[in-house]
Amino acid sequence: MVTIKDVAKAAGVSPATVSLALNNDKKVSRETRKRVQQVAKALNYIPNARAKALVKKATQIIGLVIPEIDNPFFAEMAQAINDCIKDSDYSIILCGTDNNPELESKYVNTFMSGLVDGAIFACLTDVNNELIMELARNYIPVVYVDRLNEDTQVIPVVKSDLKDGAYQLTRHLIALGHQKIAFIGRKDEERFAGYCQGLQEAGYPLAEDYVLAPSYTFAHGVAAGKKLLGLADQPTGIVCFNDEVALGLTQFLVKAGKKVPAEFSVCGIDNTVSRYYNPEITTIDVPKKEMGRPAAALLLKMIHGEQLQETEHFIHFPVKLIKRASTAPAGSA
Amino acid sequence: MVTIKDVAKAAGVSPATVSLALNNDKKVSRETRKRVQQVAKALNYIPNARAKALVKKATQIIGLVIPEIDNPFFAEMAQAINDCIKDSDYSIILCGTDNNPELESKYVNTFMSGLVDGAIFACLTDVNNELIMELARNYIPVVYVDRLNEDTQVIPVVKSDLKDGAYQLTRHLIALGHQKIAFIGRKDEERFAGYCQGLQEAGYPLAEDYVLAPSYTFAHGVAAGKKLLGLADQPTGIVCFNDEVALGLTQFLVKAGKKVPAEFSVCGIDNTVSRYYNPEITTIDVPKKEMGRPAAALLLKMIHGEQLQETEHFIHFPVKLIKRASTAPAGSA
DNA sequence: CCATTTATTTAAAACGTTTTAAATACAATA
DNA sequence: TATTGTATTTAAAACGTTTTAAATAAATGG
Repeated sequence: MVTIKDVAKAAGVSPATVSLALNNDKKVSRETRKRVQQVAKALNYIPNARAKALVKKATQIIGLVIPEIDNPFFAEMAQAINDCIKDSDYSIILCGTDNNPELESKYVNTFMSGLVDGAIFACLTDVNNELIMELARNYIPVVYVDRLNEDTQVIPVVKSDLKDGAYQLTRHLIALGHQKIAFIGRKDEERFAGYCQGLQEAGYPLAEDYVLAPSYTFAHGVAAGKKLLGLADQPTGIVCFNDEVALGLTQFLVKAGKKVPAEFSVCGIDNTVSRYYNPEITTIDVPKKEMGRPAAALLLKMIHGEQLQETEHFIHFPVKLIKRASTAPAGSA
Repeated sequence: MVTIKDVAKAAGVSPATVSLALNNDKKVSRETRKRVQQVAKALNYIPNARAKALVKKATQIIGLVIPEIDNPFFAEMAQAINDCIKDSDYSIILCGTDNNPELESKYVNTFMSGLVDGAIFACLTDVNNELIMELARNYIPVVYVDRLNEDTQVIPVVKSDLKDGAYQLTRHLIALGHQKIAFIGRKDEERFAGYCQGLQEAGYPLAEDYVLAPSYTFAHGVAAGKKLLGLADQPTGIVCFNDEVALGLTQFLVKAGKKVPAEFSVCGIDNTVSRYYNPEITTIDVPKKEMGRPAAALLLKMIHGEQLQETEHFIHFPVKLIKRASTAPAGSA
């Protein structure tokens, strides 16, 4: 391995001069700078990132923590963040937690050791919020994406209005004349709150039987479908946690001989794979790429020690209802 | 920031002892070990990863280079690799190249600086093969996934038989009576070779008009469909580069009033999103997770300096035809 | 031509660990 | 008691950079 000392010796200068020269510092004369650079290239010298990290107290790495890598929603967001980062000289450490809080906390601890210069946490539980708060307060800048946080001065938040999304879907189904509307998802999610609000405004009661969890995979959707068909009093409209669930559910219903949307109107959330199905599935578009960008930008800004604008501590994204073929007026069977 | 010296002072021992104690070295007495550990915990001491990396000449990070993060195929593979790695104390730096060889080479150079202890490169062009070979020879262990490499002694390869996949699909269509079969994909891909072999064995000619590129996104599939319908002599069977393309194509055809599979039989490759469509799309299953595991295992083995078995230098995975509803006998319209 | 400034170079410290080799303490043996 | 051996601790070097502060060289002004 060729080090800065080798270059120094070969160029007949001190290591300090080599360092300065390679960083194009004008303190070193034009000629020596050039010469050193040539020698370095000739020797195939590559500055050691580890040594640099130690002295600069920065690794040029940022951490990205997401629940599942193979989930179109997060994959798309990761891609967007990657796009923002790729022209800078930062790299991304990707941490998939599999929705496991312990694994998440393991990552947080790694981050505390100085492995990364900043981190983005996307929509997980809020189990480790305290720990992450400590990370943000004492170690490195942190940004949240679609994750709630009381103190946005310490951890800014980029957030889409998923509650409104579920609300819009519920209203949409109600407008179509559906009276019995189910929700597939957890109750501690804001999507559930939106669903409830929709029901409430229309004066519909919340039926326990109509709330099914857990729910974020295709398989969960299939399982929910099974339960649904087992009910004595079946719903005609269903709001799903996300597109994958909606797909699993729809495919199950269709295979079971049911008609979508004639007998069941199904909605997804997040606009990822919903357009892949036939009929295309009604959903809520969440601007993944548009959210990834400011998240990355904010984090870099913080890493560089710049002050955030007051408006940057909470960046809010509205969502949009996308009506497609999987929802139809009630009773069209 | 609390360093090892602070702990040493507080515990009344030397930094060396602290280091040994925290690494549970039996050279330091049971009592001091315990005491030091307590003091360290009390002071909230976290060993600095950057300093450690410098002296140990290892960062405990591995690089994973893939073309696109938001491509179900790679997302799934990344997830599998992540699963293998998560119990070790390694992290993954994810590099999405967007199929840009320059970006890829940028990552390779970063790797040469000692940022990672090893790297996995998944199916990209072979533009940078020389450079990566240098990386593998002089810097860190490297493993290829679905990427060809003449010297598997230096860079082991984990590979699925995609040529056979395309071949099987072509044979499948031929067996169904299709005589005019198109291919959507690039000619320099082995999938194309499989397609050609299939045609050839059946004595069918290769028609230039029937080969359409580029092709790896949903949009590409839509574009290909447009071109296809513009042909005077339209094919009845189509082999697509991957599932996303097949989906885009199918959806376009259906929207254009065509019947799938009655008028057009469509096949995907990689078994990702093909099952999401209705009709479910015939495809080739590629064992992504099964491939990710040995890739990760191999790399860790190499990083730890273990010798590979002769059979481990090239690990081959067969693929499987999955017949679904998007393919039917020719002339069933 | 000396005194000052300015430009250029460098020695040495620093970053925070691990590890080697030496020192010390302690116990056991003769 | 002296001797050898073993267990425990530590001083110091090492990892490969950057950076500070000092040294040197060159240039400017009087």
